[in-house]
Amino acid sequence: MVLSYSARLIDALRAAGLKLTPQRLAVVEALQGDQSHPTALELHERLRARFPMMSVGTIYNTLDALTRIGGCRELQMGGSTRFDPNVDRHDHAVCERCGSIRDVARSPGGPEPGCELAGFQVEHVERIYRGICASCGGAS
Amino acid sequence: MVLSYSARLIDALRAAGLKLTPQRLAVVEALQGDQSHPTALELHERLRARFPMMSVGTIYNTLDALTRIGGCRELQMGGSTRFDPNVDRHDHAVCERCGSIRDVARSPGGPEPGCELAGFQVEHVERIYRGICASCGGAS
DNA sequence: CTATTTGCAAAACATTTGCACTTGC
DNA sequence: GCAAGTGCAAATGTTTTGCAAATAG
Repeated sequence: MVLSYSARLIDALRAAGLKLTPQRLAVVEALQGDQSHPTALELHERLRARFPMMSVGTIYNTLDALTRIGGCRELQMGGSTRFDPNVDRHDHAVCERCGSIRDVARSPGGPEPGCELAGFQVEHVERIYRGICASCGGAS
Repeated sequence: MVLSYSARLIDALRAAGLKLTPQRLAVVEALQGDQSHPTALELHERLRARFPMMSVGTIYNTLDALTRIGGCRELQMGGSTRFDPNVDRHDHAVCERCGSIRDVARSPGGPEPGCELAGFQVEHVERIYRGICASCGGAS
């Protein structure tokens, strides 16, 4: 590991001229290695154990800042925004039975960022697979 | 044209044993040929001109029913659900400047419904292209 | 010291629900 | 006639906002 997620994000926050508040550091630490694609409110719940006075507003504010500096990605899923600390090129598989969201490798083929679709300049590509995950399908 | 959108949906509603209320017919008619991907509230606003007593609940209820019988597709975009009367295989290009959503043909390549991704059974594939649309990019 | 950031509580939306009334079939 | 559907208003859930107090740099 060249640089941990936290270390990289702390540098990015500093580079953007943002303050390293304990709340922000706590959000960064909570996000680190989290594959569950949590919502802002789930993170709030989780962090309230250690920081009882942390407000939801701050969570939203921090996640917004992290998204802007490239520290995480927003996913619009089922009426609420979920956050993904994995900003590398990948897609998502959403189970229609249990609701779980799993990262999957981007399959080759199809338009990628930088290309043009009938005058539309593509900057980001998002692919969502809806179906039945291994645990739900296997047990059926 | 073999059968208009409205005619097809009216048949589908009947086939599903659902009642053909004036409200439902109005929603079907409003959706017909609409490429703007409206939200439920936008449709409510639009329909209130002709049906002043139509309630939001009914719009949500009807759009839900239409989605279930394959009359439209739901799109989760920017905090609210948008509805697309085009249920044929296609993708969406979302302009990050003006927010417009345009249908685009599905480019070949990549996983399609029916295939399997590491144990995940794919039933639907959704691709979203974010970037700058022709009008916003051309005028820059 | 001071511009940012925070906590809190209220506001703003989007969507769902409960229930009495209405209506398509 | 009756189950399904409707209007309305209240409840729910998510995210934003306004502002005084706190604090990182």
